[in-house]
Amino acid sequence: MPWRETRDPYAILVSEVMLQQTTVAAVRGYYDRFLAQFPTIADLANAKEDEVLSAWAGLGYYRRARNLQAAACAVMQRHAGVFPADFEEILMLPGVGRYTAGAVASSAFGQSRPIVEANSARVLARLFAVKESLKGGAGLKALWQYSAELLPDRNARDHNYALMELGSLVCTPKNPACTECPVLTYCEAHRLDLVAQIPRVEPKPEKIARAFAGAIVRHAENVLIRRIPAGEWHAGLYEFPKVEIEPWASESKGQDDLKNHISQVAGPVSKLERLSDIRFTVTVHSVTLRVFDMKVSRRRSPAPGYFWLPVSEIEKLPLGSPQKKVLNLLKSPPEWFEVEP
DNA sequence: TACTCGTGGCA
DNA sequence: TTGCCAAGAGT
Repeated sequence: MPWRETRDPYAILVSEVMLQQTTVAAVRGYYDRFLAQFPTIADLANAKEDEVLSAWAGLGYYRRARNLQAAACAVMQRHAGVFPADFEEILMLPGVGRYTAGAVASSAFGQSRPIVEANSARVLARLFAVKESLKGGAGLKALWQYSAELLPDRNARDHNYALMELGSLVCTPKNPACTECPVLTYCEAHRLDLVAQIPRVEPKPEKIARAFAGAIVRHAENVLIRRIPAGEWHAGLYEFPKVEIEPWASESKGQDDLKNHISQVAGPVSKLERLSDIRFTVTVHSVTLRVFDMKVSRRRSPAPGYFWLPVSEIEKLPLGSPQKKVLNLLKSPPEWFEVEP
């Protein structure tokens, strides 16, 4: 992993933020590119937000990207551009919590600071037979306690990496390789035959079905786009216009709602093609996006928040994963249906 | 404390 | 197809 080959606290911070709730495989494709585009903390601090979001597009949890840039700005302002080595100062940076601060302090600066994240949490919970939920409260508090107690006075970097590696490769969520575990003889969960019950899994909230109808709206060589405002999903990114419809709405109802919306926002719809459905999830929502291809006959200046953009420039915008899929639909040539005025 | 915020791979 | 899961933090 490239982020283990450096001691640059900035590069390590970038990797740690990218890895929050994200798999190593997903981060691999972003880390090198991000650092090539923003090699130093000053480069990131001085970049435009859209550039940062574009570099992040597809990784998810986009607040991380904005917080990371805010952290870079904080280092420039509060620490004159020099990454702070003090744990408390690292912890004060935007988007940096207890785990990330500990990871940067131990792996960049070699300080003895404990970490608790998904892998080490599972290892510690089994090692000490923590039966409570690990999501918060007494269970989580115990994990931090154990992590601190196990921490050596030196080589904390290697120790913390090893803890994570053990959880990642041996002490896995399902079917852990206990026979290959180097600390099997210390494992309370194994001794009590509770490995399968620890860590405790909480019931997940039920998924909520939601549906949208969205359109690629064309006029000449331009396409209608909007920047997603704060408070909505994928805030800060860009998207094709859409309306929310009832998940059980009929095909024609959703189409009419969307057509009305487009005609208000951009101009009268003259031609239309039904493309396909894109399904994705946002936290507890499972979403269906019905995609249409539309043409407007007259082009008004669009409603606030919307703008026309040449088709060729869409890929430069920061797009979330669903919108990238919509963009893929655009590549097949349309088969238009005339629309009644 | 509980909820929000994305995505892709895999069983 | 569906659910689970991942190097969490902010509110």
